[in-house]
This record gives sequence, structure tokens and C-alpha cells, in this order.
Amino acid sequence: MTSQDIRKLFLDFFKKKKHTIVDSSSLIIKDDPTLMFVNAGMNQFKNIFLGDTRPSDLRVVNSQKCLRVSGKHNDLDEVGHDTYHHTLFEMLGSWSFGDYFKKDAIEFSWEFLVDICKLDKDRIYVTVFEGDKSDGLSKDEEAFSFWKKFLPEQNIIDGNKQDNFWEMGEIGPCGPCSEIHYDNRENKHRKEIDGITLVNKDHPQVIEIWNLVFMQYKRLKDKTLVNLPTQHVDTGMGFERLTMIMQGKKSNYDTDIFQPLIQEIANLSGIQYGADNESDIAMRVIADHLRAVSFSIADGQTPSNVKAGYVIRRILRRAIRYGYTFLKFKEPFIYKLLPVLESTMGGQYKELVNNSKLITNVIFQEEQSFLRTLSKGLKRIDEIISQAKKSVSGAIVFELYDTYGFPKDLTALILSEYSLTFSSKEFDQEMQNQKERSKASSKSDIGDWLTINDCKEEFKGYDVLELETTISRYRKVKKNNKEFFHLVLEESPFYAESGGQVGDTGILIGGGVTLKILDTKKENDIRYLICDKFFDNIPQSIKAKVDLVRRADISKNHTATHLLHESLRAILGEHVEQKGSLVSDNYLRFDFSHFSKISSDELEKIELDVNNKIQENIQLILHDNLSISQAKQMGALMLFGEKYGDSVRLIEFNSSKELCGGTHVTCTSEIGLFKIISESSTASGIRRIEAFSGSAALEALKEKEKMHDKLVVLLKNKNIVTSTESLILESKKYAKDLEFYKDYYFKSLKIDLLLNTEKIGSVNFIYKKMDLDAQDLKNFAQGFKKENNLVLLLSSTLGSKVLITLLISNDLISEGYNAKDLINILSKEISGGGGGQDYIATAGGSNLNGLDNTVKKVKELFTKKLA
RNA sequence: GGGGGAUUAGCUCAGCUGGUUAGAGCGCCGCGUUUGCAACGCGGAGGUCAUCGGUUCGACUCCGAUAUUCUCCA
Repeated sequence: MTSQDIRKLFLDFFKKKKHTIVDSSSLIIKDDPTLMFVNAGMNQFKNIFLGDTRPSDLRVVNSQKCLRVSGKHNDLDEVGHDTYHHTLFEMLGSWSFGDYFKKDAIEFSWEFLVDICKLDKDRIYVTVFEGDKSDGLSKDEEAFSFWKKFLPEQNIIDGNKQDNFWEMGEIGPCGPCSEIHYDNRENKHRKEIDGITLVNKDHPQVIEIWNLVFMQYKRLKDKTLVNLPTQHVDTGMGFERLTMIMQGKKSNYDTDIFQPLIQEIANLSGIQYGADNESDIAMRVIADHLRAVSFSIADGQTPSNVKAGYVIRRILRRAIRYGYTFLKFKEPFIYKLLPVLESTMGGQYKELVNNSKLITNVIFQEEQSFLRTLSKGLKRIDEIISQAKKSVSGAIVFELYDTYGFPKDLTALILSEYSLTFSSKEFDQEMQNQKERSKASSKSDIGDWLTINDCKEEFKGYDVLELETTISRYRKVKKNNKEFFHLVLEESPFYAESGGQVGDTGILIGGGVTLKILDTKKENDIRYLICDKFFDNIPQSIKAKVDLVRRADISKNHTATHLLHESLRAILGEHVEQKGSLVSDNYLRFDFSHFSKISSDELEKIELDVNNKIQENIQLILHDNLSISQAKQMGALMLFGEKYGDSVRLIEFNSSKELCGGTHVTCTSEIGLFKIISESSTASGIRRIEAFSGSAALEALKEKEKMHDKLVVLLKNKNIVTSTESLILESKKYAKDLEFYKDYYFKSLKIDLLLNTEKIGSVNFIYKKMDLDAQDLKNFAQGFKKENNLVLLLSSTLGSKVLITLLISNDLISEGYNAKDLINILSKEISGGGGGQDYIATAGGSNLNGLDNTVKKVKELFTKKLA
């Protein structure tokens, strides 16, 4: 059975059990500082378990893509080395939101594994929670009794709190869980060692395949447990593992999920899979990482040098490096694997196919640039090796890694080829220092929240921009030696930065004091205001006022962004998808997928289209508290980052329908005018448009017009382009002419001077007062470089400064004269300093009256030496 | 958010501790040899050394700020 069939089998099974099939949510998480990627099936249902959202379906089933780069079976450094570590994996999940509980969950799972998948009953072991004294919980007898119906008691094992009690976080819903393990070993081995002794012992063939979580408690702040009003079931089965078992394989990588990729890699490299342990590892690494990187790009997260983007970059680079070192790929190759991935997973995950071109392009670019980084690093290593004796300091290896991104193990490999070593301890020490530096600066001075008024904190800023309220809590924060205060209001009109829209500013008035609000931000669901001062006496009641004009400008830009998005899709095509957005009071910035530069023609059309919509004066229709499926039905543009069960807000301006939490104008004519100011590229396949709206747009136009008018006046010509062009040409010509005449002047002056030399003994001497800057003075002197038997002294006064240049012909240098030494003596006469080369030297000073003395001094020095 | 780099000709890069009239290879233009292509020889154009400010007699080189970009840590 193919993996695609297996996935379908699971979904269809639960569909028959009245579950609704739900799409996998996007891999990318926004607005949650604790999490960058979806790492479990439950992420998109988090709000339901927390009780914040009411589910629209009580029974749900899905296959969720998940990404982990750390954790028990997901340590990035381990991936590829064994049969079961992965970064991206699929979690098959079934869910009951306050509907059925343990009995059905256990029966469903048994029926699916044994009756549908035909797994061998004898190889199945399950664990149940053994209880925990500190929490006052006894053994989960309920689960135990349901399992007993299916399998012998000795195959049901007690598990401790660590393994069998699941918690979402420090506080919140939690409950016992029951794991299903499978013994995938050969019969021969099973006879030798009883499988039950290998459960939860990290044996690669005796593995957990399914975890059934029964949420029935809620953990409070004081660590005690209370019963949940409704009980939920959250199950997750490792898709890759199930496939391995059903396809009779011993490694996830041997299933048809990975083999087509691995075979294609083998094909491209000309090395067979299985030929060598190192090349095998490399192939598994590449197959795994390709999946992770492709899906995250499809979901809008391209590799970059910050945050989540950087994680993706690291994963991709790890794949490139393994290919480079062990498969000898010196040219980009990973991007060539995408068609194979599409053929295996594109059926279930359409985003892969829809973004195929983007993914290919981005991977290709990354490969190219990292191979360049590698070759630069290699060059540096060559330098290091040529200077090294027996060993290289760990600090140098760290510098390579830290500054140039050159992987440590690759450095070690290359060094070993030259029989060189380095201190790993030193490297680790440097790394530790780096970490401490980061920690010290980032975590440093954020104080604890001080609660003043324990109340519900609500955002009212969609409808009201000014209100009376109280402060619920605040904290002190130190940043770059400056003190700031974060404070939270009971009811707040201030919009917190999110979804690309910047935070509001404004004022708080209370107790006769006015505080300026500098910004508003969000941390999880806490919206806090930022001030650089705080009330000495916290007032009972305060007036909160948002900066109205600024907010209006922001709203204009936000609505304009939606209109722009729609126009882009209409004019450039449906492939346009938002990849990033910034909405501020000054301007708007919109990043989206598109493959070529947008022509000025297209830009004009886009701008016009948006302006037409502004003139049509389209009314905003706002839908609050919609479910995702309702929004979908209404034809909303589904972007990434939406979670199932979220109540969403739909912003509708005619055919523009977007899910959005931001603020908007009530009708499009408020925007007034829309003006694109730049079009550029941020990454391969991603374009950026920056634009103004409202009065800013008008001002931008006015600015341009003013400039144009000024130019017309200055150039005395309406055709400013051609006249500027000819001006540039002319000025270039003048510069050249000047160069020529200067040269001519210098040459004729030189002849003049050479005809009128003084004699110091037998040496020709020239002294000339000039009126040149330091550069020209030196240039003029350079002209005498090839003369013989000559000493040249030039001087020039520049304001209160005096400059001298001394040149000595080559033949005199061989007689022991030196301009550099002489200028040092001369510079004292003008109270200054100087230096230069043997034949030419310059000096400067402040004593204008010393010039005559320098001449005297030169003569003296030469006479002395000659005598 | 913090640390460390980088920015020199159309492209890829040299330029060590401040003093060169700023270089190389590829590419481009012209001429020539050969003449199917490739190749070769000679000559030439092209740089406000990212921007701004400072130190200095003198800054591509040192210092500061800005921009862009790379990289590591969180």
C-alpha cells in the first residue's frame, strides 16, 4: 500500500466515524514568541482547548505537517544518521472536542490498527498513566479497562508522569495519555528478547506510533488540578512510522515517502544508496531537509538571516553541506528534486504545487549563495593552513563559523587532511561566551508584571479611540541604559503591532499628569503600551487617547494594502500571494510572490486600478466572529497563519475579501489617493512594492512636481531629461579638458623651472611658491620624478596652513639623500609634521613665516653633506 | 534584540602595519593573426574605492555615524 493510500485510509476511517476532515494548517506561526513553527497537530486547536473558542465541529480528523529542529527525536544534528529522526513530519490526528472520550478513542484506534491496517495484535503494547502522588492522581483505571478488552493485561504497561501525563504548558488543560507502541523486529529477535522490555527504551524498532491524550484536568497557577467542564481527546500518530510498519520496512527512509527522493539523489550523484554509510546519511539528510524547506517556503517562510527564516536557511545549508562533502555536489542540485517531492506529496498538499516555481527558485538561489560562502571559507582556511604548524586555535575555527558561517565539522575535516587539529574546548568556550553575551543583552532588564487591578483586559480600539479606564498592570524595562515602562489597560483603544500594522501612539491622562504612549505591542495575547515615564501616584481612573490623525493614516494605508493586493492578483495573476506586509502611518510596504520585475506599464495599471477603487467609494462591510469555514464560503482570500476554530474577522471592500485583524477606513474614498513609489526585489521570486496613500501620496506628488518645476527654471528648458543628459556630457568633457590644461600648464611650468635652477654646489635646486591644494602640489612635483641631479621644493599656503612638498631625483637618493628624512627636519621650521617616500615627501604646518627658513635649511643641509 | 564581518571597474576579486599617478582575471570596444567555431597578439574605454563626517602634511587603508548585505547567538 502506498503512503498516499495509508493517509487516505486514516482520514476515511475517521470520516466514517463522523469526523470532519480538516486541512493541515500552515507550518508558520505568527504572533507567538514562544513558537516559530507548528510542532504538533494540536497547535491549530489550541484556542479550543483553552476554552477561548467554540469549535464548529465536535469531531475532527486531519493530517498535520509539523516541523521540529530540537527535541527528543528531532535534534537537527541527528537527522539522517539513523532511521527515524526528522525535521518535517506528518501527524495523523483525531480529535474530540467535548464529545466522545476514552472509550471511543481507544476503540477507534484499535479498530483502525488491527481491523483496517491489519497490524499484528501480538506486536502491540500500550501504556497507561500509573498515577502521581504529588498531584493526588491514581492510576488511569478507566483507560486500562478499555484496553483490557483488546489485549492481554501483560501487554499493558504503567507509565509515569513524565511519559504518560500530557500538559500544554505551565498552566492550562492537561490529562493522562495512553501510548500505542509497536514491535517491528524480526521474529528471530522477538524470541530472544521480549518486546515489552524494550518499550520506551529508544529502540529503533520498538516504537511509539500513536499517542492518545485525554484532556480532563486544568492546571491552575498554584499547580493544583481541577476537572475540566468538558473533556477532549487529542490523538496523534506518526505517519512516517505507520507507513514504515505497513510497508514492512525497518526505516522510515525506506518507505515510498522518502525512497523516490533518495533514488533521485543517488541518480544525480552517481552514487548508489547503500553503497557507503556516509553517502547514505547524506542522502537521508537531503531528502528530509528538502521536505522541510519546501513546505516552509510554500507556507510563506523563505530562508533569511533572521528568526524563523534563519532556521530554514540552516536546514537547507545543512543539506547543501552534506551534498557538498559526501556526494561531491559542487553545483546546485537540491532544487532539481522538487518535481519528485511534488509527485509524492503534491496530491495531499496543494500548496507545494501552487508554489512550485517559487520553491525551486528560492532553493536554487540559496544553494548558489551558500556554495559561494563555502568557497570563500575554503580560501580563508587555505590562508590559515599555510600559517599553521600543528594545530589551529579553536578561536579561529569559531571565527570561521561565527563570521563566515563555515561549518565546524567541515573545517575539522579539511584540517585533518593537512594533519592539523584544533581545540574543540576552545571552540565551545567561544560559543559559550557568545551565548552569554546574547543572553546578557536580550533578557537583562525586564521586570515582573506588577498587578494593580486584576481584571479582564480588553481591546476596544476598533470602535473607540478615546475612553476612560484603569491600569491593570505594569512593569519596568531597561533597554540600552534607558528606562521604559510597559503598561496594560483594563480597556484599551490602542492597536498593538500585529499583522504588519504598526502599534498606535497617543496619550494617557490621569491625576493631572499626561503620559506619552510611544508604541503598543503584543506578547502572546497581552497588549501593552510603552512609555518612557510613569505616574508617581497611579490614578484610579485615566483617560486613554489614541493619536487620531496617525491612526487615520494607518487605516488608509491598511485598506490601500488590501486594494493593492487585489489589483496585483487581477493584473499580474492569481499566483500573487502576500509574503509580508508593513502598514505604518507614513507608507505601506507589500511583499508578494512574483517572478519578474514589474514593468512600468504594469505598475501604472496597478496604481490606476487601486485609484479607481478609491474613487468608486466602496463601503466597508465588516464581518466579525466568523468561523474559518464560514469565511471560506464567503470567498475570503485565505492567507497563511490562520488557525482552525479561530473566530476570524473578514474585511470586505466589494470583491476584496481578506481575513484581517487590522484597522480600516469605512469607505475607500477616505484614502484619497494612492501612489506607488518603488518596486524592488527582496528575495528570489519575491517583489516588494512601496506606496503612499492619502495626504502622504499627495505630498509625494507635490514634492516631485516642485522638483520638476525647479529644474525647468534652472535648466531654462522644459525638456529636462535631454538637457540634463547633455549637461552631464558637457561636465565630463570640461573635467577632461581641465585635466588636459592642468597637465599642459604643469609641463610648461616645469620646463620654465628647469631652465632657471639655482645651484647648491653641483646640485640643481628649484624652489617655487605655488597656489595649489595638497593633492595638486604633489601631482605637480611627481612630474619631476625622472629628472636627474635635482632637488625640488614647492610650497603653498592654504588659509592659515602652509604646505610643502620636497622631491629628490633618483640619482641623489643613491647618493644617500632621502626626502622622507629631510622633510622631517624642514617641517619643524613651519611648526608641523610630515612624511612620505624616499623620493617625494609632503609636510604641513601652521607657521607661515617659517617658509624662508625651510629654503635656507635645504641649502644648508645639502651644502654640509656635499662638503 | 546582541556580537562579528563585508561594500574597490559591467562580473569575480587583489591592494599586508596610512605615502603606488588604485591593480588582476573575465567581459566590452577597436585593430591584427587565423579565418567554420574556438583560440591568440596588440591597443583602448570603464572607478567621486557604498554614503556622510572626523583624525592627518597625506585616507581605499584609521575612527564615528548611516545604508545595504552576510554570518553566528537568543
